[in-house]
Amino acid sequence: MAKRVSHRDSMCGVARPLDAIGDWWSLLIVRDAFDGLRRFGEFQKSLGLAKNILSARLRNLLAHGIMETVPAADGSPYQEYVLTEKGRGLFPLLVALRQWGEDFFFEPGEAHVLLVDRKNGLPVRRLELRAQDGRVVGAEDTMVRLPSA
Amino acid sequence: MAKRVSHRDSMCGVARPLDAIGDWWSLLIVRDAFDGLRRFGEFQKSLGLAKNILSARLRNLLAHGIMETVPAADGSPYQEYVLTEKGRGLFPLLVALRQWGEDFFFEPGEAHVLLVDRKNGLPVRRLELRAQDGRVVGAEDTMVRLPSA
DNA sequence: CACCGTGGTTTCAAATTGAAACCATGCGAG
DNA sequence: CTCGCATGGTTTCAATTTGAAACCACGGTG
Repeated sequence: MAKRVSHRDSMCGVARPLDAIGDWWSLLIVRDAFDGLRRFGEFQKSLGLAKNILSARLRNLLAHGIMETVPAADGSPYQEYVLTEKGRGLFPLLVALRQWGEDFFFEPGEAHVLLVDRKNGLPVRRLELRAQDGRVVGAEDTMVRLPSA
Repeated sequence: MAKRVSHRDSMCGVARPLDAIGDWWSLLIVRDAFDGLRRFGEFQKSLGLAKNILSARLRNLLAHGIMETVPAADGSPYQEYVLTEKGRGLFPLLVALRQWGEDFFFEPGEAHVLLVDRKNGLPVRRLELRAQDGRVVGAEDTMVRLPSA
């Protein structure tokens, strides 16, 4: 699972997280976890994937500290899978993915779920990247740089 | 490539884009494209992946309208691969991924590249999701809802 | 005790991946 | 013209991964 290494020795800041998530199934599991799913069976029913695959993905998410098992919530003798701090850190990424999907994968007028503010039910704003001075910046306004100083 | 369908008939707003990107290699290609790479050989050298795989991924990105080929920039008789509008729409996602990586995949003090403002070289801010009223909201402050009205 | 729900692991065929060899095309030099 | 070579792929084939289905374990419950 951890093989893809850019030809330059250490993996860059984008490749390293990608390697940790593993594959798209993992991200869908994380999304379901944000939606409150916790049990093996819940994930399996929601995603409709084979149990062995789900098992492997959960193992990988545990190994990378993205999820963790907690002993039980109700009395049942099973464990539950919940997001760690690191896992919850994926929220902006999921939002970015969802907003990209809204922009380019639905016909105008086609119904799709919205991410809304719990407080008042209004849709959230779009993610915007801002510079230190508050300007909204796009890809063409930025570059990557070594830490330098 | 387009097989993963959540057991409910139509793919949700997260799964559909995931399916389009295909796999992590595709996202790394897109990142390199943001960095200005355009030629088959440039991508191959940068990513160090097999040529057949790169070929397949580029085909997939073209098929999904994330990249397109343009006849040539310099005089060379080859084509170049550039991001479409849809492809450029992935910028926030890449930023989210990079920031997550910065947060959880580097030892404090470990050197890593920074995304900086071209204008003044200062690092960009963190992505923040805001509600209509401007409050910064996290996962626990939001929910998904059908379009309803 | 038999039986069921939950949460997995094992088995095995099919699909995908990836390294390496091969092919095609358009130059530029001799 | 022809040779060599750089670029941009495709083909081939072994190895890995995927995924469906069968199986297993274990704790209640009747």
